[in-house]
Amino acid sequence: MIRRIPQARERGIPDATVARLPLYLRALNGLAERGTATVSSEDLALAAGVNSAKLRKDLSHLGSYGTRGVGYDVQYLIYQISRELGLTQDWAVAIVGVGNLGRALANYGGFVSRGFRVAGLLDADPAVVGDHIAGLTVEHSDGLEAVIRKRGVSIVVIATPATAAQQVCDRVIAAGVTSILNFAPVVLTVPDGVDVRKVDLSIELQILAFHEQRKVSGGPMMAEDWAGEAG
Amino acid sequence: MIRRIPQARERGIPDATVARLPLYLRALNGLAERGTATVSSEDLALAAGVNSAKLRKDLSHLGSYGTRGVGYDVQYLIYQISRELGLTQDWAVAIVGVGNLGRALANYGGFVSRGFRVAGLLDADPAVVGDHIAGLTVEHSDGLEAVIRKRGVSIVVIATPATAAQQVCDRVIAAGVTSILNFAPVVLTVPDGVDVRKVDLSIELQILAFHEQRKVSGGPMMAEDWAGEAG
DNA sequence: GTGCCTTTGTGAAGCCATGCACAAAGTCGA
DNA sequence: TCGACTTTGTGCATGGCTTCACAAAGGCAC
Repeated sequence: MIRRIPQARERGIPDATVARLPLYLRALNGLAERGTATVSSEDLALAAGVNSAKLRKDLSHLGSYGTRGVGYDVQYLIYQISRELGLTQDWAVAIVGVGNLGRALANYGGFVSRGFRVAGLLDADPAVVGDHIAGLTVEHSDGLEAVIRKRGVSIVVIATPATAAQQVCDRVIAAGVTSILNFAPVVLTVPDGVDVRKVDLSIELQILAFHEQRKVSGGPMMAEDWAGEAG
Repeated sequence: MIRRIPQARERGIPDATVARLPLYLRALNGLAERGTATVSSEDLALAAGVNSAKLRKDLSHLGSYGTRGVGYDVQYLIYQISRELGLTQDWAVAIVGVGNLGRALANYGGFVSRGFRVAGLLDADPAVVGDHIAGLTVEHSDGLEAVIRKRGVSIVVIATPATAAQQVCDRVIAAGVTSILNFAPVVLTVPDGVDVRKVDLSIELQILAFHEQRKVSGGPMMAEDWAGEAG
């Protein structure tokens, strides 16, 4: 019901590969800034923090953009990955929910530099409406549908409280949006064809806590102390 | 070099399962708030947005906590998952970098409610030091090591600009921290035994853009237009 | 031109995760 | 106490992802 993305494999690019392309892109941009003209899969893999064989296989899904014996042309590869990810076009993004997180996102430079343009900031709280953030004026979320339609918004970021998220989600889908990035800690229910990705800050922290617990407590003597407690 | 977490499988809990446990926990808390006493794997899976067979297999890695013919006791399962994730203890977290994102994280309720306590806010910018956020006073990052040691910080959140992240990372590791949550858009290099998880807001957006592009542009006539361009 | 050297692109193998389908196990009503 | 019903826990098969290892391919020196 969520995360049904069979489109990714239509031309044979695995989801796992797509998820890493932004990583490569970032590493390549870093190399380009330092004036590097070409890079080997080994070096690029190191910069991106992945295995070099995996990198080569990932890139091979896009085409044969490398030169044997030399490596990859940095600028050319940047262009190819950008185009594959659809970053050569301009995406209008609306952010719904202008709390702390929404503000952080509106000011986040990583969006603008990657072809994303914040085209609207919306909130249901009258106390927030009218605020000026990152060059935009916060509008009331009553006008959500109008903003989406008039400004060609195709991606919506939900940064509302959990209770409001599903309602906002339903409205933006009704307005024609099919790509949603959800920061609210709820499972959104969406129809087929709508793509939802979620970021939950506390989940990552909980995963860290799991591993941290394993480290400090050694390992044994932990699986047994539940016995006889309630079961 | 990054993400080497073999500990997860030491007692046989797959990483994929660990990553979903917080999801189940959240769904269970929702059920508990509504007064539900027991829940079947089918219903819980629905609430968590996963397949019910997967849910059962995941839970089976923790033990046999269900009752056949009935389901799972909500409160008991909450306790077991919490304990498995290490959330029954109190984790002191320090947030380094108090920009927009750092502020958002400091105010994020999802941390406190899950056994995480923000024990320190640090920033290198004198203009920010002294600010009061979420009941804490921002301290200068010169005192990073002291804060970590004195307050028993075991998890550090890096929300600094990309350029400062690796330096902060090195310092907290030197101070004994082995769990890091990184929001800066860089690949952190860490020694073995240190666990880094990263959240990159723009990566998720780029993945969305990829799928969105596929939807609108149809599909054909996109793989060929690079030919003869530079290769 | 020729041969060596570097690096890509990919076949193949192994591993992990997913999901089906069902036996085992426990509840509940009579 | 018994039988029918519900739901868990899991063996198994399938598919995708990762990694190794190497042949193919191209540059570069001479």
